[in-house]
Amino acid sequence: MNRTVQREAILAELRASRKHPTAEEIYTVLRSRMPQLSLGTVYRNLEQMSQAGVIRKLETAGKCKRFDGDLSLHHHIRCVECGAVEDVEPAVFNEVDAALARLLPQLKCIDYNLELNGRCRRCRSKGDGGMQREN
Amino acid sequence: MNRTVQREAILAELRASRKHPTAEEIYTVLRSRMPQLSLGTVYRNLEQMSQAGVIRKLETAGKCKRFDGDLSLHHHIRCVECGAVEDVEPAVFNEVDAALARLLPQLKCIDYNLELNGRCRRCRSKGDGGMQREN
DNA sequence: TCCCAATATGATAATAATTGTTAAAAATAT
DNA sequence: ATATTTTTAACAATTATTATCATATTGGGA
Repeated sequence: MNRTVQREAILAELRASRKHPTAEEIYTVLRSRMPQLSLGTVYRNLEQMSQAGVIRKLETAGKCKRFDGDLSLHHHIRCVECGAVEDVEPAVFNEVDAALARLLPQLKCIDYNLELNGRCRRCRSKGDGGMQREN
Repeated sequence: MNRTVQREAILAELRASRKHPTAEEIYTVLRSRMPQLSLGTVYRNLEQMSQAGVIRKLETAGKCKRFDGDLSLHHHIRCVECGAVEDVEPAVFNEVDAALARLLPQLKCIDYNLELNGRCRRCRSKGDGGMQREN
């Protein structure tokens, strides 16, 4: 994998963002600076870098794939309404992670991926509360 | 079967409800936050998911079919090498699921999704034994 | 430094999957 | 039977992603 300005820019942008951007989002941001950048290049590089383990591809629902430049163990919560993906405070999952850590070798697994579905603060506050159940 | 927002929303709604809702009922609830959702999409996805064994179609009397999302809540392992997906004995996850169940309300979540990554028996036996991840 | 093979890019076409809409069909009720 | 409700089918439009390919860029050796 050679060093190219496009690849470096894509990686930098991904790391600078906290919002787990899609290829399209990265493309849009970079384009203002690199007008001749091609969307295909963004897709190609995100794929390559996630193959190489430099970044992480999130297995999130929704039409678009999302990427994460933070490789440390942490989990995500995805808003079922607006599709935004946020990190969850890792400490919350201490218990879960411990249990899973015990399971991994037994199941011959390398790693795992946990995604929670809910409604983000923004959508909850502005919304009608349609998802909450009372019964 | 890709993960689409509609499909996930339908599944989440089904799981959040304890009343074995009909397609129409799910449609009505979801519509408040997804106004452009189509009833055909709800039918289509309920059918697909029950075919895939993700949910269950109930054989009850009455004019409308009812669906149950309480099925298993099982997790699976995906082989990073060949892409095959296997189910894992649900009991294995008792501890993990219990911990997550406690977390869900606290995090205002409705559902979660756990995917383990490893190499399946076949790939392990024929492979080099190395544990590279290839995503 | 210049040259060259390997690799990457940009532009565009091709692919694949799903959706919303609408109409048809099946099932149920009147 | 007819009318009404529930379900499926057909289909065009949309869209994210991948593939193609001619050109350009990269890194390494002479």
